[in-house]
Amino acid sequence: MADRSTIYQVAQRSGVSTATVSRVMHDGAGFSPATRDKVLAAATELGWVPSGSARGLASRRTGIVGLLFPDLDRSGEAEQESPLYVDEVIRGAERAATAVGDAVLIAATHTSSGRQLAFSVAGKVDGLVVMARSLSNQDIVMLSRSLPVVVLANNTHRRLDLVGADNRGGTRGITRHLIDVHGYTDIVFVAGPPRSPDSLARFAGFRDALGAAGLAVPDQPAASGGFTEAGGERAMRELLAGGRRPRAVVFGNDEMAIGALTALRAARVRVPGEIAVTGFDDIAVARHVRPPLTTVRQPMRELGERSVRLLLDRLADPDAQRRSLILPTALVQRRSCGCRPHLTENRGRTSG
Amino acid sequence: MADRSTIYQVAQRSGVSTATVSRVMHDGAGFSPATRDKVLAAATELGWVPSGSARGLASRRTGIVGLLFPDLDRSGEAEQESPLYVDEVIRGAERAATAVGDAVLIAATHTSSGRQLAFSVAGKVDGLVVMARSLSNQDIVMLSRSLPVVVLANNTHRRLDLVGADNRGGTRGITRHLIDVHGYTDIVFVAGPPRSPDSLARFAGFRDALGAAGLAVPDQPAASGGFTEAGGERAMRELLAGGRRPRAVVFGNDEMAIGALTALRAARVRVPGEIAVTGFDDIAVARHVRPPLTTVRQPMRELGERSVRLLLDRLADPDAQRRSLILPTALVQRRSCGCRPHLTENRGRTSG
DNA sequence: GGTGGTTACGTAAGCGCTTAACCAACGTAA
DNA sequence: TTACGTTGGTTAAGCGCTTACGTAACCACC
Repeated sequence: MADRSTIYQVAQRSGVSTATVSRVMHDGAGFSPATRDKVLAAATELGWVPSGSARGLASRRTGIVGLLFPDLDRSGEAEQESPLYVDEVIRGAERAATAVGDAVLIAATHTSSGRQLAFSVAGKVDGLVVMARSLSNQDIVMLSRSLPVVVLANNTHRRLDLVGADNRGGTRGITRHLIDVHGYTDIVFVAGPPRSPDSLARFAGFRDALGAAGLAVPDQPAASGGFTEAGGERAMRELLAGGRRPRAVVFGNDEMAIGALTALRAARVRVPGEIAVTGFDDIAVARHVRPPLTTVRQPMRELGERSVRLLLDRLADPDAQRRSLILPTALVQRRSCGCRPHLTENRGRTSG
Repeated sequence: MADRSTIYQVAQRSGVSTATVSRVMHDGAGFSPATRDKVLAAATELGWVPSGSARGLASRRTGIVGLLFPDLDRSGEAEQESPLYVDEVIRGAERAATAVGDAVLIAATHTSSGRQLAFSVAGKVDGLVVMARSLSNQDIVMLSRSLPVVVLANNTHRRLDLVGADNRGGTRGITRHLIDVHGYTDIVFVAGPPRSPDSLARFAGFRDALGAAGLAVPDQPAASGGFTEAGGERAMRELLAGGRRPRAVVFGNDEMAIGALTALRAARVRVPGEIAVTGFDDIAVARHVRPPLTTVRQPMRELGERSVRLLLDRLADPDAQRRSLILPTALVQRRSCGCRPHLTENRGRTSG
């Protein structure tokens, strides 16, 4: 691996100045076709890979957008963001960035060094998408002093661009489904991580539905856990151990609901016969578990895409008005709620 | 959002030179505690985020490793890398990079602009991990002229650092299991994308096992498709339509096998009673499908981790000898092959 | 009181690009 | 003829850091 060659070498080899090389590389105007060919030839012969650092320094634009999310490593502690959710967001972000020729820098703010990492990342990018709970609100504000920041799934900022899903409406809808369609009245909610804005909004939607139906509205979730299978399994066991068996359980997300199915199977409780179960997200596994999981589809990939697009818009026009984007969700009826869809239904068809 | 502040402002505000500021930021030596405090105070007051571009240009190190993978967007065409596999690799890479304070730049080389994107990314990073089929071998070699490249799951390079899983051994093992433990003799292989090195190696392992058992060794896979559910479903339908029903089908990966389960259910063929099915990868869904999928666990996350670590080693010592790392796989016995594990077995226990 | 070593800085030269400003040569119109 | 665009370039000044090198101040030791 030889040293990287530079624009000077390319310029020399093609007999023009570096300015001309630069123009050719940017498809600008102001050079003849012959010159263009010479430059391109020299560049490929030398295997020139223009330095992003130099380019970024000179042009004040790195062509990189950063994505910060909470600990995507699921080994270890329990209180984590659902990895599957994060993966989809990353994919969406990557897609939107690539569409305009940018790349995505990802960093999980695990461990205590997360803050430091975040600042390091901030220096390397044109703008940042920050997922909920990957950084303190204070740090987010601090960073937003020096570069554009879009906040994902965290509605606690009044001055920053925001993207999120309609958690409240989605959970309200699925809860209403349990009440109106199936006639359940004894329904409880199992929350995710305590400070997750997503989880809080979903609980609010749950309360909305109960209230609207004239049922008793609880102050607190019946149980809670990390947004993980293990968390859901444990919460479900606690619920069962608590004696009082609800007729239906609305979980904060799919992974928890899937963990709960494991606990229920172990306890030989039939789903949905004795207890109905629902999730949130519609991750890939949801339609494969037994019974297939009724859930709320959240456009995870689109969340990633929209965040990046919002960021790019902001970059293009720093003075534009702040925007707040709430994406709609969709009820996905499968069997865990008591519905009996067609045989093909577990292949991912939606309704509602 | 004000303009970013610079090292000059920090230097001025704290009454020292930029050299001293730089030293303080790097935890170097050569300054008094009092100076250190002054600098740090000035930096936080200004909300200074050091420019990664300037840093990279001056120090010739960006603190970024790039990860190139094939089209991670699954909408659209059929011939794609399994997204779940990619996600795990990304996660592993992110983890290894973060451990040393680096960040990961990801880019999918979808569409025709992939080449250009790859070169753009190459300019922004210290080194590159290139997954199989994300870039032509020629381009890989070209890039490796100007920066360190580790190749992931593509054993066709003789001069580059390599990381891969033991595809051949893994498939040999699972095929032998079908023969030795279950006594099947009529077994076929369904391949993934035609030019996937992974798929080719797996077919080779399949042939190994048949040969070793004295069975007829096929020249070609019985069918093939993208590494996707849709691909597997279609391939299975073709197989069934073909009239001759094998007793067992070894699929190139889990997603294909899962797609096949759908096709088999639709055709009312019992698994494993009439046809046994196996996969490769052990993705999260594998243990949730019915019947739970017997498969070969591939340490996907570790592949990502190891690739990045190899890259970092190479960065630290450019003249070190080239290394080639083949990670072991493990047979995961579940029910789709005909095994009758304990009730808990579908929670992910392994053996073999 | 000179010599040498250490500590704690400052000075300034780049790193490899972009881009504003300038310019020569060549029509082309008045 | 002169004036004036246009085309196709060049020159050179940064962009915001790092770091080799220089140096002042201080101490230690014969």
